[in-house]
Amino acid sequence: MRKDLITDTAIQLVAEQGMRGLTHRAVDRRAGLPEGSTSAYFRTRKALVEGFVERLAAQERIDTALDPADVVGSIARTLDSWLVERNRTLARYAAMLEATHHPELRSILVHSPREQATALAKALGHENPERSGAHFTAFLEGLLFYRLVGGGSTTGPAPGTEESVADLRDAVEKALRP
Amino acid sequence: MRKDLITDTAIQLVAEQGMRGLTHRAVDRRAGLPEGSTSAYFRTRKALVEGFVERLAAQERIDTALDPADVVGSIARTLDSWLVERNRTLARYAAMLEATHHPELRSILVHSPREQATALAKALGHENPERSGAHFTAFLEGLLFYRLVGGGSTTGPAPGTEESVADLRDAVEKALRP
DNA sequence: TAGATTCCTCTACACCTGTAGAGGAGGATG
DNA sequence: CATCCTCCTCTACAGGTGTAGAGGAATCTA
Repeated sequence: MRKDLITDTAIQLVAEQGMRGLTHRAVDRRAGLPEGSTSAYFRTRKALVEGFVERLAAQERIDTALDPADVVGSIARTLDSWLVERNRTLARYAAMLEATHHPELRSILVHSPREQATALAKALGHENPERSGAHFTAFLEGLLFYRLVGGGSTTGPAPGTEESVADLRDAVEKALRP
Repeated sequence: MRKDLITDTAIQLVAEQGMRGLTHRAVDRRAGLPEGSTSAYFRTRKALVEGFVERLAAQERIDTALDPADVVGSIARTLDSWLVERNRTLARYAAMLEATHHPELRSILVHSPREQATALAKALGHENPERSGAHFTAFLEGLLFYRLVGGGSTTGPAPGTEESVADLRDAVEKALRP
């Protein structure tokens, strides 16, 4: 479907050049479409941004399974897969920053496994599951950000390797201790 | 100094409208300067971006003291102050994302208290201070991001309040446990 | 005081961007 | 077959943007 090609290309562009690189014509060129195509599907830039954010959310909704037998391991692997899907995750950060001044985007981006985290904290016997869940979520968010764009992007183990998963597993395990 | 006025205004603009809002003329207008001023000081856009990132780094270099009698507390207070300085911190995130595709910026943005964190982990008797330090840094980064632009921006306690500092203190304390 | 230097303002211009609408190709429907 | 509708391409245009240079005002130097 042409619309998906356009939004996928938009995600790519945003990841590589930031929001500033996202223009109707840039998408056309990058996707090899005739000039005007993107503008026909998304008449305004706002629509284009919302379109690409929606696509992002749809793509992420897929991987949310969690193996109860190895909670720590499956979280670590999920995180690592997000590091591997570098562009998608970078685009998501750009979108979140954008949501700061365009609140409509926030509703699309929810994605937050907050309740999951709270439930997890409760199951593990934390005394204040609400708070522990929030902190845990924050920690995951931070781990991701740190490894992808922060200091860890130059020093950490390469995403997709066993070493990377082990490092993440270690961190997650520690964060889940009551 | 005119240059500082320009870069400060640039920081403000980036925080409020994202990188896309940062143009020579927008800075002129916002700062009440005659058209062309910003362009005279920073001939290219690249120069303007580097200028504002440098200013950002200079402003942050100030607050790095750390009271050894109350490590947790001073970290928590520092974090909270970054939440209060919302615009500056938002601009920093925008800059970090930008550094992803403009490596020159990374060297300006170092700021990383990584060594500090490692030393701290060592002092607290963590078995692998390198790794613990990195995780701790990641955790702080995440706490900040989560509270400022992530899920916690809508649900967390208001920055600048005692409640906010207490929440952060709790999180930091937990993160520092061996 | 005369000249040099620095700092600033103004203006120009090629190019990019957002947005809109006219119209064509081709399939579906009657 | 004629008609309609959908999907697509092309073109237009009013701004905005990056970048450069000419020239003036103010300050410094001798």
